[in-house]
Amino acid sequence: MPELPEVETIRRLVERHLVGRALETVEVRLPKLLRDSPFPSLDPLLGRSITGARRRAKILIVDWSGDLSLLVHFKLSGQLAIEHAGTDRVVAGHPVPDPHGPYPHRATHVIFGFAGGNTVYFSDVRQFGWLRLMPTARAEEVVESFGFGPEAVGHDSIELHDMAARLARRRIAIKTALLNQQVMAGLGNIYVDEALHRAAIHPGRPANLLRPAELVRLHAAISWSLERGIEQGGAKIVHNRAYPKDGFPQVHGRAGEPCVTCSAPITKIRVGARGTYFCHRCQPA
DNA sequence: TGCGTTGTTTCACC
DNA sequence: CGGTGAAACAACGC
Repeated sequence: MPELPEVETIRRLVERHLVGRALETVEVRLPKLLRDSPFPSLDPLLGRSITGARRRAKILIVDWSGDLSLLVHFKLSGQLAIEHAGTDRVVAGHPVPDPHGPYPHRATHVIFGFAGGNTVYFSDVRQFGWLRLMPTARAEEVVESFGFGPEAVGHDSIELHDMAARLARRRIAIKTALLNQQVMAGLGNIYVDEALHRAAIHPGRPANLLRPAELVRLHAAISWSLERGIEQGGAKIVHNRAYPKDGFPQVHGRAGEPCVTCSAPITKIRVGARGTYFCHRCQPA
């Protein structure tokens, strides 16, 4: 579930709470999460400090002293919790395990202990996420090798004409095109639905057939939905239902609930084998 | 208990 | 080579 806004929220937490902290202990309870990691263990981080946290697409890049970088992908259900002195806790990413419940949880797979009393818990119910440790120079190459398109939001995000050009050569459903990280980077199933609803575009429309006015609306709607998500610290979807009951996300996870624009009930369909929510009145085929 | 779940990769094919 | 569409995969909850 973590898409760009959730990963960006985690990045900001790492930046705010952990930069300059030295790592004293690390426990990897589920080593398979390090699959494909150039360094097969996180022990090389012991004694080193976090120098910064970056993000590219949905990948978190944590930079450490000694020119090491830890790449983290949260996939469907990754979550990071940062606790200070066993009391104050900030949590971002997937809403399970319960941010207010006890840690470590049985889905907690990595525990970092920092000087100064910070404990960090990486949890992942589905275990689809991964961590990869490598020299920073190699991290740049690895991130590059993913071939991500421009960022979907932010100061250097994709420009309208670039987005239009990239969509013009795809005949697939606009939703499917926007989920492709090589077209643009950061959108996932939740924010795509939000952006298309905001732009009043049916998710199944062929990407190359959008009219200029629709492209303008879509470009603005993508930034809007991702910014709303970041503002809110991420989206909360539990058992296919959106929370809070009235709020953002406005369509994803709200089958049967009234459209915020026209009050017609939100419909759930499948587009490219993905659960897709939209308003049949605001987003005509 | 088999299906749904999502981000991503892989594959055959045009 | 690049776009397409389908299938596969990760593992768990319901």
